[in-house]
Amino acid sequence: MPKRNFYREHPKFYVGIDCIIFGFQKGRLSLLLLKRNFEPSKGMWSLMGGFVQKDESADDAAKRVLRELTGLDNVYMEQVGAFGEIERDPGERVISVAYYALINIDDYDKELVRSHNAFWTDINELPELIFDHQEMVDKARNMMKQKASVNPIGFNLLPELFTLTQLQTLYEAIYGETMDKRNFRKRVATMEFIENTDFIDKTGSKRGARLYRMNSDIYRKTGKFKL
Amino acid sequence: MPKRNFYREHPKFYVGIDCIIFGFQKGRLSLLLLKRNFEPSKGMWSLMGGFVQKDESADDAAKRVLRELTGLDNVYMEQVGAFGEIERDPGERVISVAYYALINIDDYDKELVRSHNAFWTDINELPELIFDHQEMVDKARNMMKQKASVNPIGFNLLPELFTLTQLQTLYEAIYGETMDKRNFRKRVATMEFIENTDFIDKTGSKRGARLYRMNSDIYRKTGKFKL
DNA sequence: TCAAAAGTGTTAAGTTTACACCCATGA
DNA sequence: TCATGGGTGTAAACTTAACACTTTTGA
Repeated sequence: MPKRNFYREHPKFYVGIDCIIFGFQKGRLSLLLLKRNFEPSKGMWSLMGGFVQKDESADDAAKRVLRELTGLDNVYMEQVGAFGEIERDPGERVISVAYYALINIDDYDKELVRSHNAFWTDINELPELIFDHQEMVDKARNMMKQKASVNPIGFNLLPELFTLTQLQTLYEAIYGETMDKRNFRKRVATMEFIENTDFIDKTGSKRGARLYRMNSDIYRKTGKFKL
Repeated sequence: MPKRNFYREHPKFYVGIDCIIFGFQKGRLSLLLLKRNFEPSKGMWSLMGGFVQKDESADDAAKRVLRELTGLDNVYMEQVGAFGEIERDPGERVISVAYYALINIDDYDKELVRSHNAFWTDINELPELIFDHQEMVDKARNMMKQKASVNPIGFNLLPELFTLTQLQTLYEAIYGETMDKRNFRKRVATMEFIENTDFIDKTGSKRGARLYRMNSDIYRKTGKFKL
């Protein structure tokens, strides 16, 4: 279809992308943040970002930006929303769309991350962030918490095989509160799609802990999730 | 701060605004839709829309667009999200930010609405909408339902004084399911910020029904809401 | 042999659901 | 006087929360 300039009286804007990248490591929820080595605000901490290009949707731009940093494809991502304050970026007007991503922390391109000057930071001990990035993080964290309570998205933060203690520690980090071990395991036991395997993890204890796996096929058919 | 064109290698886009406007009337949840009398897609049904301008934030643009149609200010609005598919508007590339609004259906500028060729449509009997507007409506409806279950935003759809039957009918329309009258009233009774008044509404029945009011001050102090 | 994490059931409290009849009034 | 919507309580089912000890094994 030929372009007809229906809207030519209206202004155009840069459309940015910002990624809140969640990881889970040593029992703690972390974000992958970068120390900017370019202007504006060079030297400060920020989310990984980029700009929407002509040949890609906003969602695709977010996937690309995440891939540029981590080398990962096929990552669980959700849009957080558009951030459109006039002065949110003091350099130029940019309307930014934020996304959050859940990645398995064993499983990304460490060299790429290093070359971007990016580091994992405990979500409860974040440095000061540029622009409105803290606001994006807060909104993303709330959305993620809400979604994770009712959809099994948390498994994206774990290795394929995990112990129940790891799963519980993850949910404790997401909710920011501790849970009762027996009640937690009782709930897990009702969910058929959290299957046990014959493998034992010996790294976390002398006795060893049974490894479990999330079975998405069973979830799709029968799944009610609530943790 | 002087503009320095840090980002000049990146493309710019029109940024649209689309409003999902909820109203409640005769026991039914409705949307205010317009029949487009301009290109593209002239003659089809769409959401009320507009474009972000240079001197306004996205949120302010949404308020303006809503005001242009309804004459209303200070309306409860929430962002639904950014819609950024390349071909979502077949005329030109537009990245659109959708918002939903909850308005009291007695309380808007009918003349303005008529002049925009806009009409209330039962949310369960929507006509075919242009572009990705149905997707926006679906997402807005889910977000609104979720939010309304846990925050007293529904009162924005009612007159200041309302009967418990009106309140229940509203929530039944939001959830798309009927509720038990006694259980509903029991729950309302636990919420101190839903206060009864000395007024009686005689329009809905011969006997008359007590009118209630939402007290936001009490809600802010003590409020737990769940319907 | 002991420290450290894994694993395992029961009971009480609280919440949710189901359910049916009388009341007040205007037409 | 009767049709219409307004208003009211109780008991059973279910869900959630609290709680402590035994097992295994490597160091």
